[in-house]
Amino acid sequence: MSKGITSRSEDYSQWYNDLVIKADLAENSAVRGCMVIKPYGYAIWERMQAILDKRFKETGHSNAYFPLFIPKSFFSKEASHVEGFAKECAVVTHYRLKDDGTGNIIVDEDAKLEEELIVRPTSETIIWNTYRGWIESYRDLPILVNQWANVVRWEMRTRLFLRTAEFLWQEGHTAHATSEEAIAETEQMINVYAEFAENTLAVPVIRGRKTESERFAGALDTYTIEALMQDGKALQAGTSHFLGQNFAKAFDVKFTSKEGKQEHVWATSWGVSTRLMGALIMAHSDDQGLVLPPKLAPIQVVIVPIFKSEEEKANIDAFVNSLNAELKAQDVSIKYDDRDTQRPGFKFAEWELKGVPLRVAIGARDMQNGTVELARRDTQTKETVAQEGLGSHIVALLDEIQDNIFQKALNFRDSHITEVNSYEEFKDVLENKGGFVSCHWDGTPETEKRVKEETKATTRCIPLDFEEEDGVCIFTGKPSKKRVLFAKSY
RNA sequence: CGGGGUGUAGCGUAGCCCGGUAUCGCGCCACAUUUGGGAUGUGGAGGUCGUAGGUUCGAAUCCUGCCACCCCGACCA
Repeated sequence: MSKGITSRSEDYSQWYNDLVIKADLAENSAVRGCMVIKPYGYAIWERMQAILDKRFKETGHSNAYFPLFIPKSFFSKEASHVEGFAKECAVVTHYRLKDDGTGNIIVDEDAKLEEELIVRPTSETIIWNTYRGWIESYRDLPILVNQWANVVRWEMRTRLFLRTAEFLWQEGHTAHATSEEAIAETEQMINVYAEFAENTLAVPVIRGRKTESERFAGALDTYTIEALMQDGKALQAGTSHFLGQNFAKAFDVKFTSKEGKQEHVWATSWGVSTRLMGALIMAHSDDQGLVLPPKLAPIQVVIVPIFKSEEEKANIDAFVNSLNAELKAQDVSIKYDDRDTQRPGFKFAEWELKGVPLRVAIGARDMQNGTVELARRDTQTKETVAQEGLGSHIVALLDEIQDNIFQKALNFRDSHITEVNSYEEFKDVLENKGGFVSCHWDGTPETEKRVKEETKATTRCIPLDFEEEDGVCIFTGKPSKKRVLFAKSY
């Protein structure tokens, strides 16, 4: 059994890998750096998809799908973009295999592609190439499209959920007539992400803007939500980019304005990925396994019967059926674990490992007393409550659990944002406490680079809610107008 | 891609230095007894040691290549 993060913070990754495997969420596949997401893990991703997708639709977006393969030449069109991705792409060069005569399957050299295809690391290029044909007039704008897809980035170093070679995500790509509108879209979507992270995942996040050196390749401005994991490292959980007219210019996407002028379109892109599952796991899990917030949990309530005879079982079944009906009517998802192949204690431990928020145990004794045993995953506490009114009690309790999980993570996060005014303090906090460090910085990439080399910490963001204040850069002593957050990150 | 480490049954491991076809635990199967926190007993099945070569009478063990994973670095959602 894994020991948990508090006792093994230095060995966090191993613990994390143990946990996700033991909680049956995912495993490494036979393909380098890729993962198999197992059914229970995928169910969690599906919940994320469903909730996010609903928000995208509510904010006026539609889903579409673009090709997996992107002609290599598309990458030559936006210089800074290719610079950011060229190093880590999978490239398709041939389209046929053949038998070499001895039973070995080899690549048929005669089937070489004239132009290589890139497996998308992100879809800006192929989408903007397509948008050129969709946009002629201001009447065609805005285009508000999202894509659910997989992408591939040939990372040198991979990590389950956090940085796999292939990952699942959604990428929104919008086109607008004005800069203002595009910026508003960028901000709207980072807020959608932040609300999702906090309200659904119960992971508190800091909304902010990336510094120039941390920006997305090809973006003019990158908004981010930054979460804090229990080991004191920060995790970028979602980004929303204002792309200006860079892609419109690169792919020649123009429209005729109301005034009859030809203008380049303004763009945004935004995305979250299966990395969110990593954030979820690392933000809430404890030594007993996963802790899922009720709003996200594929199974919110598990019911475990405890019985010796068939009569007792039938008795419990009848009660569970009525409880089931009551809870389903209130959109509570329930699992009645009446397997007779496992004992109750085993089931308790297993569902705890999987993070099910609430467990109801009912035995013959309960049936006599008109009670059940309720166990909360988040606090690990148990109480015996009356069967009467159980449905509404559970609904209320699920809300309470959701709040509690968030509050716990928020307290941890807030107690790990440390304001410092000297480089000595800065290093001390990073080394001994972890978390975010708020300090003045002269705004130059050179200083960021130096700090990273010396401390491994990078700027995570300039929080949107930070006020301007006069100060001096703690590294160079140059004047600064605003604080920024540094942290070690994944 | 550079440095370090690992790869033995579904999982976790011993054996490797000092070559002689593999240890233990969990899990799995059968039966019995059990069932309010990961049951117990008895019996049983399952591996040829990541992979391809080499050395040797003989390789899990020694040597080389390759692959994968983990850690550190560079890179990144």
